[in-house]
Amino acid sequence: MKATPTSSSIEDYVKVIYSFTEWQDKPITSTQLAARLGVANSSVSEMVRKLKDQDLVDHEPYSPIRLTADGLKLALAMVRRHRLLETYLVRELDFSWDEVHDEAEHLEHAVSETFIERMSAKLGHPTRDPHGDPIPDAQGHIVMPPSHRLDELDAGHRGQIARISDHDPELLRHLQANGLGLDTKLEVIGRRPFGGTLEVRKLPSSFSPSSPAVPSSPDDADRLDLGEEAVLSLWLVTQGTHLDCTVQEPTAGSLMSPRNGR
Amino acid sequence: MKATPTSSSIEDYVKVIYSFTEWQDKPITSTQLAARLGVANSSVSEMVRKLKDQDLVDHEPYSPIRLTADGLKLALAMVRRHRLLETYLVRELDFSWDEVHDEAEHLEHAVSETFIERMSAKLGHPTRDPHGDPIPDAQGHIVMPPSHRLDELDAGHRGQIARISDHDPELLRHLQANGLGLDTKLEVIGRRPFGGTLEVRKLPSSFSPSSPAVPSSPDDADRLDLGEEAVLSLWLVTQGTHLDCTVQEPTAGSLMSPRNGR
DNA sequence: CGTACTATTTCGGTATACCTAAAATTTATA
DNA sequence: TATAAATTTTAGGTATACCGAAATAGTACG
Repeated sequence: MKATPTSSSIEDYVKVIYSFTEWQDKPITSTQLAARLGVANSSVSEMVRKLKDQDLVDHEPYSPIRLTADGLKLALAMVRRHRLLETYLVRELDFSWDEVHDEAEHLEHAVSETFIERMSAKLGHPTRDPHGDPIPDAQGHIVMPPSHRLDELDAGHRGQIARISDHDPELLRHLQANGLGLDTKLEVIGRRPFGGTLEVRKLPSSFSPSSPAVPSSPDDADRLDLGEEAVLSLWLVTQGTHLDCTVQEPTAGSLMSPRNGR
Repeated sequence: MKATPTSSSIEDYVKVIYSFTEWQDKPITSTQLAARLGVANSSVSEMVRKLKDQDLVDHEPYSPIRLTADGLKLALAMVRRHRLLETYLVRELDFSWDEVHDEAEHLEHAVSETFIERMSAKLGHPTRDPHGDPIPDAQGHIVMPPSHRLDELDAGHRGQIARISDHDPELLRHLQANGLGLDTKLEVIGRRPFGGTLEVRKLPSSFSPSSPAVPSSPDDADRLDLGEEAVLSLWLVTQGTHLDCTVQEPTAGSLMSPRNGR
């Protein structure tokens, strides 16, 4: 089965299905999809049937939903749109970090391919957006930085913030107020038992992992406690490896394995 | 009756109703509306009923359709969006004159008020778009240049191109190829009987109406014949008066009289 | 001044994308 | 392993915005 009519709802469904597996690989369920889209479960069931008819997803009743190669291609095109738009809004129209998401959400369905490519050119073909998310190229190739979510790291680990989830503008403002942004260097000091908080220390941006001499400032105003939401929203690149890459090939028949390579 | 749900269809209807009376004052009929929107007459009848319920138009069955003050306010907001977007696409994203219309048509329904105002600021709050159409300000005030359509002018009239209808990208490219653009100075030489064509002469841009000495170059390569479509798509400002203004007040209870002031 | 013609509206119908409630299936637990 | 609980699907229904065909109102002219 195949058809062309790609509505903006279809674009949203496919994008959410993709996003779910971008940083972990369990496929999404109907209920999770419904929650993320803000629609009823029954709406998802119907829509998934339609997506299946158009060969955008694989789905057996009562099982999770996976993108086909075509679905992945469409999803990556939408993700490209979204992330380029966010980057553009921040760089060219003085939008702040926390304002761009909703605007991009609407624009991504309205702009032409021409618009997207002109915008990408104007920006110098950026490869990551203001939150650190990688931007697929026009062919749908995406390079995932080998980052780790803060809750996976133990005391002593050092790294640079590579990605900050953009779903909560509140949190973005909070982080910014505490001096945390993309590329900020951090060291994990320790985990507070339960409650999900983590103690970290900001490292001077001059600090380089190739000079592992610890610039331990004795008593430091750079210590911070991060709450659970923050811990789950921050990803670090832990190597000196600044952009170690994995190229995804969406045109291949097989699905990508989007998990980072270590 | 009043309600808030302003869909993108409603926005289109209201915008087309407004546009029809922007340069002449006969109100639009159902059939004309249907033709311009590319929908069936029956669709217009239904939709006009809805617009009336929302107090956006005045309409008696079998009569033409007029905007109410609320409708005019919405229309001017949409026109502002459209024209700012066109200006932005040309100035910031290297779109050409003839490409912008369709793109703006989609974007105008998707962008936020914030986006519009940031864009306007970035552009230095322009007052006319790339085709010469006036851009209403954020309060819905619009300044109509006192221009005349080329078909209303007689031999000997001179002026500057103030507006070029943007509905036919073909025509825009044709005019550009013949060196005609916004602010090009012209003199009407004569009318060819029937067939609608008009002979004009390009004047050097240095030519000023305050020095009415005719710089009559004897045999001129600057003569052009304009076909009917071109004649109906070009407006000239004929005075030295470069931006003589009329301010429309859409919040007033009465409808504006959008015809230029002579 | 009535009839033919045109413009406009009304009347069923369609497609998309939702919803709630009920039925079916899977999973978890006692 | 049977039954309760949770998940997922189906069934029936809503709103928007279209359509074509039929009915109705207005206009034009012989």
